[in-house]
Amino acid sequence: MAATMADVARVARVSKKTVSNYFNGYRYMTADTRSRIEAAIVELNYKLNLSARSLSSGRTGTIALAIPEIAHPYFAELAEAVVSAAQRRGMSVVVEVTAGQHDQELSVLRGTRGRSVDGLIAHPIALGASDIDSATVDIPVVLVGDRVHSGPFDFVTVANEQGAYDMTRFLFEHGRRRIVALGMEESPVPTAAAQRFDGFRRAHHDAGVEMVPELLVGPIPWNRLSGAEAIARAIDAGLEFDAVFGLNDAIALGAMAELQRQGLTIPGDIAVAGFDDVEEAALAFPPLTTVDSGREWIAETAVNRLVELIEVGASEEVPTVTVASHSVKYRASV
Amino acid sequence: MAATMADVARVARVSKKTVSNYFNGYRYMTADTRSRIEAAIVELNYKLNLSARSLSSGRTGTIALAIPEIAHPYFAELAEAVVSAAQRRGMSVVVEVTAGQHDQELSVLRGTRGRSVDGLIAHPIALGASDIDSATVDIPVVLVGDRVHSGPFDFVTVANEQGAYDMTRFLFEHGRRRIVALGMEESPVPTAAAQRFDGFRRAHHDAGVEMVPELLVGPIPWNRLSGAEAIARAIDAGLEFDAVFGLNDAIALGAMAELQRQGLTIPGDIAVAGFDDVEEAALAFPPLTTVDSGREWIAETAVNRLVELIEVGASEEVPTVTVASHSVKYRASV
DNA sequence: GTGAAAGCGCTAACAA
DNA sequence: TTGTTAGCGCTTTCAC
Repeated sequence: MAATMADVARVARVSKKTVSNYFNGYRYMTADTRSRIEAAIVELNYKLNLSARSLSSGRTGTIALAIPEIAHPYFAELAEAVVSAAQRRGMSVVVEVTAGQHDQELSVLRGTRGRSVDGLIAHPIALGASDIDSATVDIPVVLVGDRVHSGPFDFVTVANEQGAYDMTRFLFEHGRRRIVALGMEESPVPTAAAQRFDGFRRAHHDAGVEMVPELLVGPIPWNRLSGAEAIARAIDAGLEFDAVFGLNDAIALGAMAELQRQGLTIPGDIAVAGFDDVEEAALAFPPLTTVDSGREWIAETAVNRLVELIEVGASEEVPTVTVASHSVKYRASV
Repeated sequence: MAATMADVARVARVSKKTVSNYFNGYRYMTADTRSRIEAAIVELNYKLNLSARSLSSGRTGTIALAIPEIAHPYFAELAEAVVSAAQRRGMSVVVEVTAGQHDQELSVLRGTRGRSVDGLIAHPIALGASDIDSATVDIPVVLVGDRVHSGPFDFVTVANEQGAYDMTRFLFEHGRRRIVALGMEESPVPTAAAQRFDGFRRAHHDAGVEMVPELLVGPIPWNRLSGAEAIARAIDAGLEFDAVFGLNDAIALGAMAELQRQGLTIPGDIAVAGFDDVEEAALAFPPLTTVDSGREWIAETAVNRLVELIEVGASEEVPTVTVASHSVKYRASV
C-alpha cells in the first residue's frame, strides 16, 4: 500500500494541511517543520497522488496537443517545442493524433475524445470556420497553424503571406527573375498554400517583375516526392527558370534532389528556396535557404497563452490572434 | 457548474451506480434504463470526470512514453506508432522528452518526474545496466530500443545483429563485395551500432568474403550530414568500393546524396543500403533499400505487453525480452 | 437489474 | 504558522 499524505503527516508530526502546503510551495513554514516533512517523505518513499489532487483542485496539470500526425518533420518539431515549453511551465502534454480527419478534429474540439486536461492546443487542417464555431469544448483552447479561422478561440499563426513575400523579394535581390512556385494554390479558403502564394504574387507586383503563369505549379501534395516529380515535369516541358520556391521545405528538398540528379548545379544554375525551416533544411546539400516560420515561438506562445487562459479561467477574455515572427534563413542553396 | 453523475442519475431516475455501470460497459441493463441514461447524458451535456474515476479506481488510462527527442524521424515514427497502438486500446499517451540525458532518463525510471500514469514505455540511450537496476518506479515498465539491458524490466528490441547480417548477405547476393560500413562501432557495450556491426562481420565470415579494414568507417554521429561527410572522405582517400551500408537510414541517405553529387550513379556504380526503414527511405531518389526494423510491431508489442502488466498488476511476472521481427526492404538503391 | 453508503487522497475554508 | 472539517465525483462492496 502506497503511503498517503496522512501517513506523511503522522510521521512528521504535523497536520495533513501542512504537508499539502509543503507540496504547493506555501512559503510560511518553519525550517524545522519543513525538514521533518522532507524526512518523512523520504522515509515513506511518498509520492503525491495526482488524481486526488486533480479531483480536489479541478486541475490536471496536463494539456492536450492535437495534431494531424507526429511522423512529419514539421509536426514532430512542433510537438517537441510544445512539450518542452509545457515542461518548462510544469505541465505535461498528451498527444492526440487526428490524422487530419475532419471527424477526428471535430471530436477533439467537442471534447468527446481524450482525457480530461486543463487545456487544448490544436492544429486543425480539415476544419472550416463553421466547424470551429460549432465547437463545444469547455476548456481553454488555442488554435495553431496555417489557416486563419474566425471563431471563439485564440489563434497563433504562421506569417504565411509575409514570409513568402520576403522570400520572393530575397530571390529577386539575388538576381533571380523566373521563379517556379512549387505547390502554389489559389483558393477562396485561406489555406497555407494560398496565403503563401499571395505573398509570392504581391512580391512580384511590388518589384515590378512579371509573374509567368507557366511557372506556377500546383496544387501538389506537400511532400518530397511531389516536389521532385513536379520539377521534373517542368523541365520536361522545356520551362526556363532560374529559381525554385517550394512552398514548404519538403517540396523544395525534393525538387533540389531532382535538379541535381539531372545534372544542374545549385545555386549555380538554379536557386532553391523553401518554407518552414525544418531541421533537415540545414543538413541538406546544399543547405536549403528557407523561411523560418517561427515554430518554436509559436509553440512557446501557444503554451503561454493557454496557461494564462487556464489560470484566469478563460472567462470573458476576447480571443486574440497572434502572428508569429518569421525570418529568411540564408543558406547556400541561393 | 458541470453536471455530475448524481445529476444524470436523478434526471434518468436511476441510481448513481446504474449510471456508473453504463459507463463501464456493464452488460445487464434494460433497454429502457439505458436509453433514459443516454437521454439524460445528452440533456445535461454530461462528461465523465476522469480524475474522480482515477482516484477511485486507481487507474488513469494514461501511459507515458519517454524518448530522447520527438523531432528525429525514427522517434517521431515510433511515437506515432505508440500513440496509435495505445489509442486502439483506449489509452492516452503522455510524451516525455529526455534529450538523451542520463539524469533525465534516470529520473523517469525513478518515477520522480511526470504525471501519474498507469505504465511507462521508455527508450533509454544513455543508461547503463546498473542504472536500470537502480530504478524505483512502482508502475509497470517496458523498455524499448537498441541496447539489450539486463534488469527487472520487459524489453522489446530491434534485431540489430540479424538485420545487419541479412542486409549484408543481401548485398553479397547482388554481387557486391566491397561494402563500406558507415557508422561502424566496436564497443564492449552492445550499442545498436556495435550489434549491427557484429552482424555485418558475421555475414562476411559466413559468406567467406574478406572484410577490408579500410572500408569500416566510424564511429560517426547517426545523421545525414555525417553520412555525407564520411563517404566524401572515403572517396577522397581513394577507397574502392561497390556498396555502402549505412548503419541507419540517415547516414545512408546522406551518403547517397553525396555520391550522386559527385556524379556517381546509384545503384549503377554504387549500391546503397540503410537500416530502420524510416518513411523517408521510400521517398528518396532512388528509393533506399533498408532493413525494416519493425518499429510498428515494436510499438504495438510494447503497448500490449504494458497493458497486460497493468492489468495483472505487474506482480511477480518474469520480465520477458522480445526481439522484433525484421525484413529487408528491397528498393532501387541496390 | 438496481440502490445505499462508504471511502479513494487530496485541497480549501476557516479557525486557532 | 498550523490544524480541523468538509467535500471533489467517482467506484465498490453488499444488500435488495
